[in-house]
Amino acid sequence: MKDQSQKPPMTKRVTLIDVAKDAEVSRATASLVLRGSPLVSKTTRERVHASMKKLGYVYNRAAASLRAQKSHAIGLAVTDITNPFFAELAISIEAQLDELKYSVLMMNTSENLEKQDHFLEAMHGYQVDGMLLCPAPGTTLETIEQLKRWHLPCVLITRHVPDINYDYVGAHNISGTTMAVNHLLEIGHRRIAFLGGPERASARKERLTGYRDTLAANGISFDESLTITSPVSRDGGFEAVKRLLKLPNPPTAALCYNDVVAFGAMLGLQSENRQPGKDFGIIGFDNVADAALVRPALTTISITPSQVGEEAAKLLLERIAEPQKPARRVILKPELIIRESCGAV
Amino acid sequence: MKDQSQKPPMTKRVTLIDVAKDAEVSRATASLVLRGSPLVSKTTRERVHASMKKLGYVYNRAAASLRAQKSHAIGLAVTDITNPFFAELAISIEAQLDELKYSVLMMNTSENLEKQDHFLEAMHGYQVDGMLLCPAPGTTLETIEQLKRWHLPCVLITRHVPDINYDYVGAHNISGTTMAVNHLLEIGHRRIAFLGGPERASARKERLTGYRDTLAANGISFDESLTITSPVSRDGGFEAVKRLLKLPNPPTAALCYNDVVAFGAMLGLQSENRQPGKDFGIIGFDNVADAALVRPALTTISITPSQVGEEAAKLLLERIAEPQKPARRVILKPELIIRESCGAV
DNA sequence: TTCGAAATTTAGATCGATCTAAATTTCGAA
DNA sequence: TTCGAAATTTAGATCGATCTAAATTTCGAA
Repeated sequence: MKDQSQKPPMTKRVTLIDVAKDAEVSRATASLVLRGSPLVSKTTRERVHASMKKLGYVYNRAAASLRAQKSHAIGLAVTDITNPFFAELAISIEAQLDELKYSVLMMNTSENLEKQDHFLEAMHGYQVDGMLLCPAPGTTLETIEQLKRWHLPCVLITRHVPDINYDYVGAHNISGTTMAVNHLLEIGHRRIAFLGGPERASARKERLTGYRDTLAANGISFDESLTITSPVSRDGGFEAVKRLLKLPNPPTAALCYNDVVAFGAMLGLQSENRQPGKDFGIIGFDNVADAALVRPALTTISITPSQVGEEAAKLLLERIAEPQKPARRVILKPELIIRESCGAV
Repeated sequence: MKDQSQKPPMTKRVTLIDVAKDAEVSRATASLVLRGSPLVSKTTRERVHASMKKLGYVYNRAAASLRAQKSHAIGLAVTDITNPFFAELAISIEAQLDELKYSVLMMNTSENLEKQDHFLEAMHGYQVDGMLLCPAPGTTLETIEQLKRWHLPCVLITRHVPDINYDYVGAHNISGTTMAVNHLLEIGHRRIAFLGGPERASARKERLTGYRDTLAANGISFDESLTITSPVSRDGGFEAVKRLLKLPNPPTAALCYNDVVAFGAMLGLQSENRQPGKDFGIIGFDNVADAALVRPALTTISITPSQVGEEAAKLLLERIAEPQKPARRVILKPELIIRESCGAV
């Protein structure tokens, strides 16, 4: 049993100079080996690698970042890591970038603009090579201008910022909610609510547009009282659906901002002795892993998080490679996954 | 509408030298202001702050880390960010350390030793001031010795590493499962399974010990077939409970490795037309937010993630401040939260 | 006014890598 | 053997902050 309190011998950090000395080459050559340069000969490379291993050398990223003005690190800011959509997205992004030897520095902004600004500044301070950002509601042009001034490549994910042409990866939200509403109409619903989400998020606005337009296209007039906002959480959905049920003329189905809100809404219905899929139709958005597992299984609009992650990582790497390329928007086609929560089986 | 492709004016990064010049002080003084040193006079401080703001100065952490040999950053490695327990833990740790102006660099190891080693090395390379690590199963003394050689302070969370006296924050797992088994015995169960989790994780071993010992203390002989491992996921719990039901003499209740596995187990029961809380008792471990929301609500052993996070952050800061202090283990007392999934209401 | 202590500011070295531009070595063709 | 091009290696400057040790300024007491 070893004790942490034992004073370890105060060894100095092993630097590239030590490695170079041991391998009898210059510091410059050792550095080239480190970076896998094809310039050095095979024998030299092997000698240096042997010395690195022998001395227990560890790369000092701070020093390298300082000199090279880049870090081989990518910042990732999501709004809520407890939402499985973002957790799955984060894992996929990490897996992508890991293979290319990028480190991913992840942060949770809790939909908070101040935390987001603070994080962006920290990331710039760490010299990250790029950012993947799901902007908190209220993020403005000014934030984006700041990133440009810093020459910090950035790709927006799942939400964008108004009035700007900027790299973005997200779902085609309008067509998603269009499919959802059409499905609800087909199985006979006429009073359909739009439930939850933060008012200012671009994704919500788009989803709402699809909802309103499809209702209109089917001759159903828009009822303001059927559109309510909520925190993006189960609790949020839980409370929101209860408010809907208290209306004088309550809806018979709800299109939810996303799956997490939909899960909460189903629990809210059950707590009022209503059965989702029988007495009330619920559709989610995202298709997180739990959507298939929950009972009744959730009918939802699928936007595969890993696909969003893949496209976002790809686009960011392109942007890093060519900062002057015109901005690109990658819009992924969503899919309607019919399960049990609408009663359409 | 601005276009990202417009070439921005190639401005050079603003450094402390620029700030110092503008404020008509030395670089050293500007640096002291940056760090909020009480040495500088109020008027100087204000002048420097004004210049920083005017020029849009951003701190270069790479440079600072290099010189100061520390980074004011903390690494956090969890095994699975899609597990709400870890997501909640991560948020609480971030909140704690954010207030003290530490940046948290988070990573997901996916229970993978190689990824974990790679992350630890990267964190050392970033000069993080400390690590919070939930070790992947199979982590050995060697990894810990490495951290010591690097003089990298570290606190283990929720799982520890065998044969070592090292900083650790976790729950008293044995008393947790003891309470759980006692509860199941009280409401009449005699055949109780232990369901799921990775075989080598220390937390699982301890939970299993509490389970076996309590059965023994109550004169119930241990049945090997009632203890099964599984991936730590809903799917894992789903499949595992189905295996249990297929036994010639199946159990009437299961103590699950954690809440996520328990959620899966409940879904598995439902898919076999068994009602958790009526036909079969289920107890979880963790008390994540969903435990109260799911139907039937999950009876579980509560270890509040935010409390674990708080203690872990506190202990790590102590360790950073006094590297030679003897190792400390913080063991949090769990609590039995009785809800519906055991049928005891 | 003078002087010593306290308060404030600073010059120059330094952290550990990479970059640039040039030097040295190797090698094949004549 | 000689020579020029290609391959390989290197010296020295540099990134942008903080550290050390010392210099300068301020200020109150005698």
